[in-house]
Amino acid sequence: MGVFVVKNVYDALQERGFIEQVTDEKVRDLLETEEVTCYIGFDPTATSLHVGSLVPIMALAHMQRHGHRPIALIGGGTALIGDPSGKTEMRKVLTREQVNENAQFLKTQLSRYVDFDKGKALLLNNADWLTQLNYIEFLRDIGRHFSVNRMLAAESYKMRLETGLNFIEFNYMLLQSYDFYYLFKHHNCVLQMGGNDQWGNIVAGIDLTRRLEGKPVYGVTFPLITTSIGHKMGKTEKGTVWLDSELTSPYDYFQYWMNSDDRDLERFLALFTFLPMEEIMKVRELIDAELNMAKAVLAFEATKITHSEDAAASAWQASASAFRLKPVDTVLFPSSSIPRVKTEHDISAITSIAKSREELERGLSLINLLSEVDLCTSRGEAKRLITQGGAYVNGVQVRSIDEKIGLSHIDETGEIRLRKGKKKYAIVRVE
RNA sequence: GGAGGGGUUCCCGAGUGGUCAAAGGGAGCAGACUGUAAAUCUGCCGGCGGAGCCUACGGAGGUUCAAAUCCUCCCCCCUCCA
Repeated sequence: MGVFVVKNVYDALQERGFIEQVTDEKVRDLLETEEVTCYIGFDPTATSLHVGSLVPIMALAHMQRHGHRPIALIGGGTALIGDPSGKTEMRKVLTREQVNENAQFLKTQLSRYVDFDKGKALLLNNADWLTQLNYIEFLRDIGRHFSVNRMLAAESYKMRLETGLNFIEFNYMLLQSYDFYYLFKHHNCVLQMGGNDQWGNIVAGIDLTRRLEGKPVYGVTFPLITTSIGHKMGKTEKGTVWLDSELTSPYDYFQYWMNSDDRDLERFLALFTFLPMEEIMKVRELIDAELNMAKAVLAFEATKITHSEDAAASAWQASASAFRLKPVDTVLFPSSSIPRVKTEHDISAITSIAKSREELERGLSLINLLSEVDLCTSRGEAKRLITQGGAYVNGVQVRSIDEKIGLSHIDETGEIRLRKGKKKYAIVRVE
């Protein structure tokens, strides 16, 4: 991780595709000449962040690597309101307890990407100041600076103006603006970043700070990343791809990136790894199956950052074994620490389930096993899968609904490999 | 507060007493083709010992042999009026 970097962060971020809009071009100079404190807010709406939050997280990491001081702001206070920006419906309101609990989880999670040691970065929770506000004072001091006319014209409210927006949500912008002002005042934070849907909120915060303090602060937004096919990032059949290894295993996380669309490869490598751009740009020259090597690098590096080098390595080994992947050529991505050799047969990172000898002796229904290992969500789905020819045991297609799995299925490695379709595996171990 | 419109399966969206587990589209899954990609074509797409049950059309009751469809009350959303 200790890569030596000299480039201006702004250029680095721009080159890697992080920048969508900037409020003022002066930001670049500022980042060139000063050590800047910047912030990004994260909503504690769940116990874990997911792939969709990776762009802002990586942006903070880049800022820190370039010598600036990032603030990760947990929206413990604002989460009690719900940001309507760019959304179609109101979000369910969380209780204070839930928000606090989630905030705790996010703290530890963010520490994986940003070093909060010795004030090199700050982790704050806006509940600390927002919940202390006095309504009347807030209206007099802060509310007066907001023009409802202008707010109504904001692009971020447009959708909600069609379907309905209630007052609590309409206030969100004021609170986020106040956050920026507060962070400027107390931590000299002069730059707020966020997804492009945050543009309106960021600009409002800049205005507020200027009115209140007469000082300029700035904003940068990131593009909202979708896959080439137009989907939001981080959704699979199993649901959300979480950053927490308890919720999404490192192997599944690896596979998520491994299955990226060809057209997303270069963009994703730039956004979600720290590999140098010179190496990343070389993927353009790759064709056909060669691209899978680059996908392995993307998957490996992304898994390494979110989980660990070890977790990434064993995910790679498992994937390489299961799919008979060739190791990544040494001339490709020399900066990547992806293993360049394949170990014999290591699929330990794949989801597995243990069964006793006795159970196997009696024979287990394949249908039950498939749903038990989460390859199928119900027995009905398992039946369908088998009927349609998508179920395999040790690589052999099984056509019978009544198939029983027993001791005879155990292979030389002492395991039984279940497979759904072409690329989803689960292992049954004997204990 | 008044008038009108609306809440349907993951999403959008038909359906206005039985033939509705609910049209159509999207998403998703599987098969073929491939490179663990995309595109395309085909099939599937509530649950359950699988045929017979169960759970589903905002919520609670009611009418009926039978309701997503009719009645009553309630909740929520939208539009216009105040």
